Amino acid sequence: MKSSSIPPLGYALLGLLQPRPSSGYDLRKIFSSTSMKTYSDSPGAIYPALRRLEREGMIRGTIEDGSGLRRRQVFRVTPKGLAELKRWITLPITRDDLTSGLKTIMLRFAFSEKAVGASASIEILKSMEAALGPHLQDLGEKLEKMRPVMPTSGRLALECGIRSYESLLQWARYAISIYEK
Amino acid sequence: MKSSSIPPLGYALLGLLQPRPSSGYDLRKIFSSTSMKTYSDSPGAIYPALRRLEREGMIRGTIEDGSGLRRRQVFRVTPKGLAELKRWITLPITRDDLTSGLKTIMLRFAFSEKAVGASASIEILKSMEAALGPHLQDLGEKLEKMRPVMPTSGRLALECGIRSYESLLQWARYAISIYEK
DNA sequence: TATGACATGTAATCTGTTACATGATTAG
DNA sequence: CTAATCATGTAACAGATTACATGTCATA
Repeated sequence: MKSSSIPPLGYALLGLLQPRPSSGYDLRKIFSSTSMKTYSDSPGAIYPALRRLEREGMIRGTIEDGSGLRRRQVFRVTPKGLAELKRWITLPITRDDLTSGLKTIMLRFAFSEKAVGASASIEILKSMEAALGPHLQDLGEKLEKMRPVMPTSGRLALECGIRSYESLLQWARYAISIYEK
Repeated sequence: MKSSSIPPLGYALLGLLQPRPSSGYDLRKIFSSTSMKTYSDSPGAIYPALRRLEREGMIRGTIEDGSGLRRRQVFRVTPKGLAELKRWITLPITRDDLTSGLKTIMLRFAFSEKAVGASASIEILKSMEAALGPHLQDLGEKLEKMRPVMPTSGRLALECGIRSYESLLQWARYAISIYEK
């Protein structure tokens, strides 16, 4: 019981399975046809990940019987899996979440409404807003401090980061306004 | 000679070593003190990566002699390593580069000026600008198509992506104007 | 002489990638 | 009958994380 930490791909699978039980093949198609292909669309990643989730009791696969088709295993999220998905989605947003790529945060947000409810989506947005303030502050200070010693391209790269966080902040506020309407 | 593909961490190391030969310890400090910590700041990643680069002839480590200090291996980029770094930096930007996270592109850009020259930085920016146009077009169309079937949080997540690419495009244009001044 | 910072590394484990293998069903 | 598509998997390998191990130097 020491290895209960689920990798990103695992959460992506859980989140997709929660509203709509699917086969590994279905999931692969979703990954490769959307911007979620960053979470690997290769069978060598998806099928083992599904088996791990099943072993941990997060999902359960049942072989679809009858229906002329070939064996096709459909996975469903178990109560335990749903609880874990909710726990992950409702985690507060930390500074680390911001620096270690926004993909994970956006994935949590994208799943939040169906898996937990609109209140959780708003919570994520407010938590993001709260974390972004000090983070932007820091980046601004770092820019000023490094400005003299950095080459132009390095400085511009930092400015790009700052802009992207600013745009994220604006989006978060816009999204909050949508939900509160 | 089939295994010459260098992972992101390897390029990050190459790019840092190119202007300033450093030890593994120095590199670790740079990673953990800057936003580059996304490329792992753990010794279990950095030291093996350095040895791989050395084995492939991209860098060469020399033990710093004398100077009271303890053995301290300083790595330098070899001509072969510099050539590979330049090749990687000057690769054209594809749509895939945009979807698979912008970290890699920004890393290439950040290193471009010192490793190749300002003309390469401009090339990257123009290449980005060119790739962003059709990509934004596609995302906009996908948004319209999916709008009716997506939950609010899913739609907002997509809008967040679109905004971030728009902000990137604005930044790229701003950066070009800086360079051409 | 004990502590902590410097500096480098190894081992176990986990996960993802690539490439290949398998078998059933459907279309031509 | 053959090829393509559906659907599921395996095996070999590379790379990252975590946690631990080692040894040096300064200083208190």
